[in-house]
Amino acid sequence: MTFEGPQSPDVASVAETLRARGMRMTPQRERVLAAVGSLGHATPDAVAEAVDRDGGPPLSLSTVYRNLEALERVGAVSHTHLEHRAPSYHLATHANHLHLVCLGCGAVSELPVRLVDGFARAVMERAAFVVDVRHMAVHGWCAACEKEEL
Amino acid sequence: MTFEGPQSPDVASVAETLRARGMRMTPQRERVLAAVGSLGHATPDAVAEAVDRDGGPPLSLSTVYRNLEALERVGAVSHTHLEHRAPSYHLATHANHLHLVCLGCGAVSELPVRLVDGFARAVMERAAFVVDVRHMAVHGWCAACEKEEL
DNA sequence: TTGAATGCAAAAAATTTGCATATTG
DNA sequence: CAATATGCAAATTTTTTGCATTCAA
Repeated sequence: MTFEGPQSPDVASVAETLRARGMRMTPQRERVLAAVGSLGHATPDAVAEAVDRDGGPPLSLSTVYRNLEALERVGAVSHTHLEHRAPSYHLATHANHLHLVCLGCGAVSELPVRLVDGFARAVMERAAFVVDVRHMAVHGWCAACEKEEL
Repeated sequence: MTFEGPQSPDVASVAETLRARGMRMTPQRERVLAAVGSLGHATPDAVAEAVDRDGGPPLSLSTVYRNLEALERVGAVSHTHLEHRAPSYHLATHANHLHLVCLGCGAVSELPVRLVDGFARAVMERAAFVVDVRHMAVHGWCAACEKEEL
């Protein structure tokens, strides 16, 4: 249940990383980044909606898609699959959390990543596979929904 | 790397479960079920393709979607998110495996679920949340791709 | 200045839905 | 027979692309 609300991205350092790769920081890109930060984790269209509500001029949907991709490419954001189809993006700096998604009510809660350390180590030893925890979504049932399922 | 190839679904028992719920077993449904079994895990359109290659008459795409949903509703199959967008279905009986998806080459390998037991227990204690292991996909990097990434 | 990014509109994909008809139990 | 499933075609929804134009560095 530990949902650590919105977070602000470190715009300056992301901008720097972008430039280091020959890419640029633009107002649109910054707004997308800020939206991802304030939403915590969100699908492309949720990001688009949030951006539309941030006061600035409307942003082309394709720009949202392209920016999420660009930001992920430079490691500023990453995604997981909290929902059935669309990917959910979150700030890379917000990734020290493990996402728990209830299949009953859809609620998303978070837990400290250290809970997977042991598991990640086992996978490493057993399969020489490095788990990307940022990308990990754990589905299941929260106490309330579990009870209803009976 | 333990990929336990295709599996055959227990048609009779699935049929029975369907009937118990007022649903029916149809040739189409059986073909979809068989395709999921032989593919191991597959997206709706991969299932559709497989069904088209099984010798029988072509199957309407909407029937594939509706059947995957129906089969999941009765617990015969379940899905995870191995790919970026589309869900991947697998037989429920094939779910004692944990899916490892390499973000580099896309390869999907499997591991015995018992590797997550400890983690699942920790989540249960810590968050009163029951992890649905069948639904768990672990993304990361296989040894080969990890090396290339440097 | 110049290549990256944007906006828009059009194209593709991926799903879903309505409805008449066929089938299962 | 009655109710569930199917097939098709049309409608949605979601994501991607092409291209002329704008803008960051």
